[in-house]
Amino acid sequence: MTTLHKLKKNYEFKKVYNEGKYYVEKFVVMYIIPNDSNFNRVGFSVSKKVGKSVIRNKIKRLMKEAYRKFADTAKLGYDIVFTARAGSGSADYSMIENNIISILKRAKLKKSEE
RNA sequence: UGAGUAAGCCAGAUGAUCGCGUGUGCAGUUAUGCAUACGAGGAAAGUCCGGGCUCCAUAGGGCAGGGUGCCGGGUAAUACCCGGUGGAGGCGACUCUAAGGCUAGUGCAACAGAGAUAUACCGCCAUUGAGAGGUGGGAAGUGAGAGAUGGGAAGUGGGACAGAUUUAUAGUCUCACCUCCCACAUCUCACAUCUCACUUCUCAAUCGGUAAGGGUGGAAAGGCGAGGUAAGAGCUCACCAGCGGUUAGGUAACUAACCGGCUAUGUAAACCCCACUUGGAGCAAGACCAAAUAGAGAGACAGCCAAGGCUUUGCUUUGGCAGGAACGGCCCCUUCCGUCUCCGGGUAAGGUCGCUUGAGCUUGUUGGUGACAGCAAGCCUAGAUAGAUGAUCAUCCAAUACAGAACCCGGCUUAUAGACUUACUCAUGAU
Repeated sequence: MTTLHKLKKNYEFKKVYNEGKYYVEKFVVMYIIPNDSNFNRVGFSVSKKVGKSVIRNKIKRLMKEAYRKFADTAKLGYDIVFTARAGSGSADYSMIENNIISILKRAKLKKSEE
């Protein structure tokens, strides 16, 4: 089990947003950019359009849980930001998980795809 | 049993697997690993009040401005809470109440209405004038009628007288009665005229009276009844409301009784008055670490007075004035300071602290109607910083609402599925 490295600073987020590729699903958008390291750094962002603070916390936890389940099988060396889209407040865990899985497949981040 | 009132309580539970944050212990050079304990709310929300804490001066004075506003108490403090008073609502349990002062002054009061803080439109009344009618009196007139009285005439009867004379008749005078005529005081009736008084109606006038009635309005100088008055009116009186005073009760708000002059529109979440109260900014506060309350640098300017020093046409030090800053509406006070411009580091992209032991929680006890306070014992109960509580499965359950700590407390307000407890009220039924 690898430790989950997090994106923390505002400029790191901005760099990923401005310079990275992005993949869109119904509830989740993933921005991704390579970093020069042997581990992945992940950030999660939920805007106020999604809902009140309880809803935002819930969605962030669900996204984190879904990513965590597949972190072991992911390629390394990227900075990734997952953003919840407006309307995702009504989604449950299985919906979020399906979105994350499909995004990871499209981005060819899973080791098994190689 | 139903309907309600008030207060309080809970906010899915248990287990398994994977995962997160912090503290502690152990291991390790560090990164970290392992074990273990703890890990969102009744509102964590809104940020509406009040405080602690930090910096600005140890937070000072006055004015302005703001806040509060029945009384007493509680508290660190409050706009909160408790107890009471007045008012409003409810059959009741009980609930609501921004509830100081319009009898300090000023302002405002649309529309309607004659008039809005004093007004006379209608109405009522008085006076004056004009007109019409009625009643009564008076004056003179015309007509009719009655008629005291006076005069005259005739008739009847009585008496007296004189004369004639046979007697009688006749005569004269007088009295009574009756009839008629004339004059006329007077009275009655009718008619028309004039005049006076009273009264009714109409019209007009009065810088007239009135505020009972009408109408307008949220409000028209108390309500209602009786007396009173030209008509009316607190003009007088009884009762009621209101105001003021006295006495009694109460810490007080206020209540009760008595007395008094008689009457006062509403609005202060209008200005204002009164009483009390109030400095500002906020944990992105603030402190520390590394250049670290930023200043190493460049340029320009540096007022007046006094004293001193030196390298004495000058430079410099100290003090005062002036000026500036802290200071944020103004003035004062206090403290500090050569001034201005340019450049530049830093300015939510570093780290540590502040950061959770606190007006703390639980239990007991004492005081108090209560809010609360005192005492004793026990307990430590999130502290993150892209920001920790999630996922899956199983069982129970009728079902899970509103909702996520960010310096910390005390309140208020707002949101909230459902479940429960206690006390009380009303209605119905049974006993």
